[in-house]
Amino acid sequence: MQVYAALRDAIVRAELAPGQKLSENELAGQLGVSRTPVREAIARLREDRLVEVVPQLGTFVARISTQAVADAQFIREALECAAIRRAAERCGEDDVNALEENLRAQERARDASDFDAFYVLDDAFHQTLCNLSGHPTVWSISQRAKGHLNRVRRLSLPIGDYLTSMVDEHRAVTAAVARHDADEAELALRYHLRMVLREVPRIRSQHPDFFDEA
Amino acid sequence: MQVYAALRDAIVRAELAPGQKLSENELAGQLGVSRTPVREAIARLREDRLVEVVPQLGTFVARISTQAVADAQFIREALECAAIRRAAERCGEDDVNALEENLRAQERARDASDFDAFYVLDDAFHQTLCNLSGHPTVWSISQRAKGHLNRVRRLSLPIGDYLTSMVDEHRAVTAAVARHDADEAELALRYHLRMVLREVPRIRSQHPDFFDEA
DNA sequence: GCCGCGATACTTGTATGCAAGTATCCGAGC
DNA sequence: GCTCGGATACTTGCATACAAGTATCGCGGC
Repeated sequence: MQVYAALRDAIVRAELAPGQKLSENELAGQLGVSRTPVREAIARLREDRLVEVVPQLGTFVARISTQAVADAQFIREALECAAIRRAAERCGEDDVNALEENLRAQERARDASDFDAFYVLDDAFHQTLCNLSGHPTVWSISQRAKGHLNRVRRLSLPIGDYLTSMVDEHRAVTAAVARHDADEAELALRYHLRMVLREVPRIRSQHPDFFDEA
Repeated sequence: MQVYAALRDAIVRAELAPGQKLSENELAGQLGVSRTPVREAIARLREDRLVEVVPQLGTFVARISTQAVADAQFIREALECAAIRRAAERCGEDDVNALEENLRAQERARDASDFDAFYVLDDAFHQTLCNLSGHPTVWSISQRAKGHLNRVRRLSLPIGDYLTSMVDEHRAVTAAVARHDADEAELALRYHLRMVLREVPRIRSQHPDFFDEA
C-alpha cells in the first residue's frame, strides 16, 4: 500500500519518466521489500492506467495519453459536479466555515507561492466538497482519475497568477454552495475544473516524447 | 483475472452469502490455482468494497451496505447521465441502429422471460451508450460500481412486468438520443436508473441478515 | 459447575523459488 | 561486410515456504 503511494507519487511527479521501463526486482531492491508488495502496487497502478505491463516482457510507465487525460477530466467533472449539487443542498453553517477556513489557508499559500502546500489544500478542498454530498466514495474515484490530470499539471510550471485565479475560483464555488445555489455551484466548479485542461496542448508541445499519440 | 470475475460473479449472485468467511487457501483449492492469483482477485474485490479483509484474521464477503448501494447509485447516475448527454450530441445513424437492434433482442428476451439473456443485453445497452460518449473508461467504472446494485437486484425476484417496463424505459432513452435531445435523454436515463433503488427497502426487509446497518 | 489460561489451528502478509517466454548479443557462415 | 542462428540474461506469472498474529478449544484449578 505504501509502495503503491510511493510509486504513484513518483509517476505523477514525473520522477519516473513516461515510457521508462520498471523492473519489479529493481523496485523491490530500491524500496527494501520483496517483489510481492511491488507486484500488488503495480496491479493497482495498472488499473489506474498509470503503468502498462506486457507479459513476459516488462512493465512501463504509461505515456501520457490525451485520451486518458480527457477521460479523467470527464469522469472527474461528472462526479464532482454531481456531488456539489448535493453539497449545495445539504451543507450547513459549519461546513461553510470549514471551507472558508481552507480558503484562508489557500490565500496564505498563494501569498507565499508555496505550491506544494497549495496542492494539499486544493485536494482537501475538493474532498470536503465531495464528502458534503454524502457519498465519500466519490472522492476516492475522482482522486484516482485525477492522477492523469496532475501528471500534466506537474509538467507545466504554473504561470504567474495561477494560484490567484485558482483561489478566486474556489471562492466563487464556495459562495454558491453557501447560498445553496446548486446550479451556480455546478457552473462555477465546471469552469474551475476545466482550467487544467487548457494547458494540455502547450505542455504537449513542450514534452512531445512524454505523450502517446502522434 | 478470471479468478476475479468468478469470485465477483459468485458474490453478486449471492452464491457467496454476505458475511461469509472466505479462506484464500480454500478458494485456491476450489479454483485449482495457488493463493497468489486468489489474493490478487481479493485485492480488487476489496477496492470494489465487495469483500472486507481483516489482517491476520480473515476476509469476509461484505454485507450489503445501504451506504455503499447509495454511493454506487450516485456514481453510476452521475457518470452515465453525463455520458448520455455526449452520446446524444455525438451519435450517428449507425449508432442508433445498433441500439435499436439491441432493443429488439431485449424484446425477445422479455417475451421469453429469459432474465439472464436480458441482463447481458442490458449491460451491452448501457455500455454502448457510455462508449458513445467517447469515454469508454466511464463504462468500466460504472460497471464496477454497479456490482452493489446488481447484488440487491439479484436478491429480488423480479415481478411480473419488470422486463416490460425496463424495455420501455430503454426505448424512451434511445428515442431521445436519436433525437439528439440531451436534456430529455438525461431525464429518461435518470428515471430508468432509479428503478432499481426503489426495491431496496423491500429486499432489505426480506433479507435483513444480508444487510449491514440496523 | 465455572472461570481462567495455554496450546493449537487457523488467518493474512511477505519472501523466495520455479516455469515459461521474449529480446538481445555474440559468433559462425556466406 | 552482412545475415542468420543459438545461447544468455532478463522479464512477468505462478506456486510454495516462512513469519506474525488472532480466535478457539480444551484442560487445570477453584
